[in-house]
Amino acid sequence: MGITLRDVAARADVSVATASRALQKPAMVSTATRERVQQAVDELGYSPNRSARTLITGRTGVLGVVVPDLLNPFYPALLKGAQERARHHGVQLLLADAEETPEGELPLVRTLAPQVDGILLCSPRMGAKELDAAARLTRIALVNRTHTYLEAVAPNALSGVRGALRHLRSLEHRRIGVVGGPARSWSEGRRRRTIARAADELDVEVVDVGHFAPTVEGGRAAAESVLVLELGAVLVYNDVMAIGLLAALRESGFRVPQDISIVGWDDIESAAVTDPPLSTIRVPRREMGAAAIDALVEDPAAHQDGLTWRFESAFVARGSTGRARRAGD
Amino acid sequence: MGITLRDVAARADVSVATASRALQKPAMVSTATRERVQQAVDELGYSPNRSARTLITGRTGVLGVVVPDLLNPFYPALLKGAQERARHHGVQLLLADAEETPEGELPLVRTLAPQVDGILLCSPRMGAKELDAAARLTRIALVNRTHTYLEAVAPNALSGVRGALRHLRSLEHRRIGVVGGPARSWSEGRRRRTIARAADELDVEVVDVGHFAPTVEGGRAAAESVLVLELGAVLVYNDVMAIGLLAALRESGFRVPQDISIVGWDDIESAAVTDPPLSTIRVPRREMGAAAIDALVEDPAAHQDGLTWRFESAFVARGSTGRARRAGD
DNA sequence: CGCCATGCTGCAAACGATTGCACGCGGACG
DNA sequence: CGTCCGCGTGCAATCGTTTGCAGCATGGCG
Repeated sequence: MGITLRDVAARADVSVATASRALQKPAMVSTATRERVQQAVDELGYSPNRSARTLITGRTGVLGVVVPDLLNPFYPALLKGAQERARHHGVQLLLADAEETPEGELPLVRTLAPQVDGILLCSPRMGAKELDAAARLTRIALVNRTHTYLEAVAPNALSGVRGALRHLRSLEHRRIGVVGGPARSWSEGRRRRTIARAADELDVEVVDVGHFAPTVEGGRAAAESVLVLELGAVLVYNDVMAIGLLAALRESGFRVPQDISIVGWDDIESAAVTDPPLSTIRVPRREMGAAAIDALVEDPAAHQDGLTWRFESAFVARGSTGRARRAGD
Repeated sequence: MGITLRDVAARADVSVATASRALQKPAMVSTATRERVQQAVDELGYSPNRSARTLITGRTGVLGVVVPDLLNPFYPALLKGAQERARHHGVQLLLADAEETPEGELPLVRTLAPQVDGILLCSPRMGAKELDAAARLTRIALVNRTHTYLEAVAPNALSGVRGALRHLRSLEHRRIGVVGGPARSWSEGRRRRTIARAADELDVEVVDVGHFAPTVEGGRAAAESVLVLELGAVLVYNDVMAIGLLAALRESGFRVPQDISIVGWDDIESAAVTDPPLSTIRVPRREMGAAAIDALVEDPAAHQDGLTWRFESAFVARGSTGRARRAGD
């Protein structure tokens, strides 16, 4: 790793300054010089020391990504999209797991901020005040969340919910249970409102099943309420919970979709391979990850308005939804 | 971000050198000075500019992690473990996805190398020559793979395989199909050998079902051969494939475990929530990720011998394995 | 033929931290 | 009381790159 610009300059018989310019601002040097420098670079296998450049320019060429929990199956696809896009932009990704502690998020941003050009906050649990603080430290983009002046990438749930409800209605369901996620979660609130709106449009009744942990266990826990309420169809906060619910219902001797129809949310990978495969509302996670990186890389001039990028979600009909046992259920 | 060591030094009324020492080598300064500097740091909210330090010391405080595919459910848990450990060591993680292209791995290492203190290569597809080249660029640790002089973290498959075969034998299975992964994969070879050895010990017959893609589709594709060979029990290269196989068998009207027993491998999260839940050989991915980071952070003096850290795998009995229809199947 | 604009190039000063070296001061010891 | 030792501190060089400024040609134009 000992080859510096000095060496290159010496070999090309120019000054360090010229060598630097030949590489950074090719237009500023003559063609002949540029070629000589380039040749020296190739021969020596020179690669610039990023820290030195960063020290001057203040840009690190690295973006941070904070996810609440790497084990949450929602994030891998998002990371994949982000990573592809980052590579495309010639930028690296610094990964951090907030370990589901909302109080931990801001400190995390604090340590990350000096080392990156911007941070992607995925479904941050932190409050508005903390977001403000974060934004003061570095450029921020949000996923699955909006905040007045910050750039954000979020799904447009309406299309998907509409599709799901329409589908259920066509199967004679009129009374649809909603299994909620954590009560205080930002997306829970949003999703509820969207469901209410779509249900209103489509004239179906929404029954609140309650709030549950966004885990397989949480889904299992919802089973009892679902049965007590004698629901024929439920829309679940996310696929992981839907999978838990599916398992619990099966264990209680209920058949899906013959007895109960289940619609999940997110379309995580395993939703397609459950038995029956899960009907769900697909959220384009990969595209969202990619868009978020674009937002961070782009000229901060557009930062002004704090654009929100909306991604259409769509209902995906699979095997977990079927005709209501009693019409109107 | 404008606060430099200079400012701190000025406020504490010491030289920059002393300020630096107060923070880096506390033993070198008097208690009074150290406290004054610390106070200045706190009041100003100073945080050191890493690039400047890196420029001098050559250490970036960042480790690279290269995974073949972020969407492969094997890796999230591994990343989680790595990330936890990295944070514990005060080190950051640079994430890179090789996008399943073996030729892409070395270039990736090349771009990563100058920016990191070491790289974690997860299940690298590259050959021995490329690994040598990589090792020349930076410190390397391997996961799921060994290479003479490199530090590596790999599962000890024997215990798990032994458990699985013993379990199957206790259910009267004597003839066990092995659904293989990609023929040229390093771990495929290893797993095959381990299976052969354990089968030998336990006196069960191993039937080769062939090689398939390590995906749900690959697992589905294996179904036909499994049926043709009239197998009563199969051990599958990984859980993802096992899930595919499970689905395909079900669709063909076969019941698991009544007709066929299936054992997966890895114990990914979704293995526990299939129907029936998948019996599998657990690989401690999180611990492996953590150990790999430890290996990279530790004093490179131990680098000499290229230690391999073995992690015990263990068979996990769930619902996909049952008594053989005909004893000896 | 002279002047000026223009295009390349080099000098040298940054950037913010770390670290070898030297200096001064005090106490301990002879 | 003199010498020496050692601790704590500051000076200044250094890491590798970028960049403002100035200098030097060269070529075009009047």
